[in-house]
Amino acid sequence: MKSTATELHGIARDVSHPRSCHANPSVSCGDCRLGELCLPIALDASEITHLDEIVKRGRALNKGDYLYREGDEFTSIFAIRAGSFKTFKTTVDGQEQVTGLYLPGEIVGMDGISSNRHGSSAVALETGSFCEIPFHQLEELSARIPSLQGRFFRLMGQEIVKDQQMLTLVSSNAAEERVAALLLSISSRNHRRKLSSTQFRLAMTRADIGSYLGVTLETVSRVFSRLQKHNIVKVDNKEIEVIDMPALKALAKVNVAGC
Amino acid sequence: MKSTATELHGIARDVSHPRSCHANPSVSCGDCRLGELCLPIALDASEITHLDEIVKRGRALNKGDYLYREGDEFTSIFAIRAGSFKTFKTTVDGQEQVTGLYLPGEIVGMDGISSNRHGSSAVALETGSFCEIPFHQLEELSARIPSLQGRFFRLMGQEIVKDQQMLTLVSSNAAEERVAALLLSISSRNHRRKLSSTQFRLAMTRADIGSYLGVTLETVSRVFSRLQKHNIVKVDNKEIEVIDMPALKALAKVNVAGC
DNA sequence: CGATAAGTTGAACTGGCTCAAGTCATGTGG
DNA sequence: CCACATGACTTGAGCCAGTTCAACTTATCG
Repeated sequence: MKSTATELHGIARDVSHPRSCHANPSVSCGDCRLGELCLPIALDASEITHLDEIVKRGRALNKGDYLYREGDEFTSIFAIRAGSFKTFKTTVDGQEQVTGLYLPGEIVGMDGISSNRHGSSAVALETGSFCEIPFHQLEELSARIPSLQGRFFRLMGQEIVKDQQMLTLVSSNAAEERVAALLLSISSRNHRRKLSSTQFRLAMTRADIGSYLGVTLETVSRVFSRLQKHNIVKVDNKEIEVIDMPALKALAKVNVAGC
Repeated sequence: MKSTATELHGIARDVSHPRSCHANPSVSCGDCRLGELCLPIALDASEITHLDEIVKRGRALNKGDYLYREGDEFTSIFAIRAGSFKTFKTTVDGQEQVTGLYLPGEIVGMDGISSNRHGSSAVALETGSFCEIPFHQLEELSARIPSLQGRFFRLMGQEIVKDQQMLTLVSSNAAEERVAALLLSISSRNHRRKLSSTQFRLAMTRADIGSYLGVTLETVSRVFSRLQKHNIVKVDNKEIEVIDMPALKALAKVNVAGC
């Protein structure tokens, strides 16, 4: 099995069908343990082989490295394999406006599909890796594999739902609720990928979080302090630990269920 | 030509190839004058015929009629033929949160694709009509007609871009900028469908606008009054007339280009 | 025509912003 | 490997855009 050769710190959870670490650049879609979150869901083995043939496994990225920049020609979408990424636009007055946070197994870059240009930039928030999927080839393959077409329609639909939830959050809730909802969102997304839903590292800066949530960085900081004082979360710089999940959910009000 | 029989107030702009009024329920996709905005773009005549076969032309709707309700099973997407529609979610505390405004030629209901349930409700803001496109059949047809698949990918991508623009607007701009951006958005969308870009009726109530933009209805009202006082727009209840387009664009700051 | 919903305007209040002054973390060069 | 510089974060104080509450006018529709 080729994937074991360059394996760094993979966890072979099942010897009969080893699934390698998401940081391993040579792992194929069929063996990637993010498969059940990523594009391959609902595909059978032979279909995954076809998908595998068009996926380009990208090199490792460092904090600050770009996946693409606003205005770049759109050619591919990207599946996050490891690390986290933010997307942002630069406003007319030169400010960064954060538009998304992407975790392993999620797909970035769909904002370029309609216009053939990326509408935002995507940058690594920490060391990470990704798979590049040339969109044109994905379209061709989708036309031949109905379940892949369906999967991609659903993936785009999910992005729409996620954006609308974010819009609802930002246009109707107070600062505390927004922060609580963000933490819950990350918590449930981590849960889906079998990571801790109560302890995680939020790689965004306070300024990023503020921009994303439509508040200032000072307000983010104050909210974190307040949540900590009330024993709802423990905040140590970027390390977050949720202490009182029910209280956090009550604060957020919204249902941040799946996504 | 069947479409002339029940024509109500259609404008036959070209006798050799009459394109009927969008309010006419019996018009086929090939003859609909919204064709160049709607799903059929990029399809040839025979492909449009196939599309036509799955499209169900809905009855006329009155103000307040629902296209679908939040939580309903998702089976179709809807193309707006005439009138305008809003989408909204009901929050835990029973408030309506407006998530979208849809004009003729635009597609509503894509938020149900990922989960098979509509994530919001869609309601007519005035008398209108629509085409219903069963999603399952659209998927099947898309797998057979690559250009339709491509068109639908792009349409969904557009919805993603639109939602992200809205998010950016609401999370970073002042009340005045948000209202200005909304007016510009409607203006440019009207322009695309060959309607006046300076005079139009905004069918939403002040409360709807406020909810959509994340401000109170009083603030919306005050902003309208202020814009009127500065001779940027003329506001007569729901009738809006843009007097000073450059000033409005300067106020909005953002580029609301196509959408 | 009268009832009810929609819209306007005013006045007081407040959550989050701005500005400011500091502490703490991170990483680079000597 | 430490020192120091730079960026990230925290906390405080005052201020203001937008909210809330309220009273009123104007539309809409059975």
